[in-house]
Amino acid sequence: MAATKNKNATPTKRITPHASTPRSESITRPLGFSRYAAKGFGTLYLVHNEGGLAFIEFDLEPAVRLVGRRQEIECPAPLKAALDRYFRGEDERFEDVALDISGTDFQRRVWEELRRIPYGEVISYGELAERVGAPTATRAVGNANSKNPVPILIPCHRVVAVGMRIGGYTGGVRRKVDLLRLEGLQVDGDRVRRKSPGLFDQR
DNA sequence: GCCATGGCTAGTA
DNA sequence: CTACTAGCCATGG
Repeated sequence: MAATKNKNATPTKRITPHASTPRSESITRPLGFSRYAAKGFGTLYLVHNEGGLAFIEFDLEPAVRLVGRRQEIECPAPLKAALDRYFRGEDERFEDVALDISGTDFQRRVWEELRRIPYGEVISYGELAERVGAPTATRAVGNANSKNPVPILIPCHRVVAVGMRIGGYTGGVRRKVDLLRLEGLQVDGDRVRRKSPGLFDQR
């Protein structure tokens, strides 16, 4: 982009170029990072701030960018215990884990709503859009999901495309499938099946 | 049923 | 304004 050639006769002070997305949750000081060996899912990389957990990454590559020069620390015991319960297949909601995440208002609304989806259940992107009060924003909702800084704790894997198709996942669809199976759902091909309430599921 | 394509949509960098 | 999306719907083969 060539420099704009405004020979500034009037020193116009620009007020916030395009800062229409205030981050209301501020990131606090870095604490360090930790590794968590998740049974069946490899190593999770956790990034901790003073305010709480800031990021989770499945893969080393993206984690390296976030970890930077942080020192490795022990995963806080309560978080480790909660993850242990989750990967054991228990209904763990991570309600007592402090998060230090930031996002736009829209993203935070979406993430809040994600946490209300019960363990072992799925909803569609369309349904999620309705729940955040933006029924036609299905695609934007998927976009916000993709920016979820703490997968698993904020269960974006519980959102599927229309017709129970598996949809996307930043950590790879394979992991989304595995997470849903861990929670007791069945997945054949790219179709997810809700837990059948009775012996013979209708529908 | 499957797959591809195009229009539409809303949020973000 | 442009160019991206983890979407959805209708259409056509």
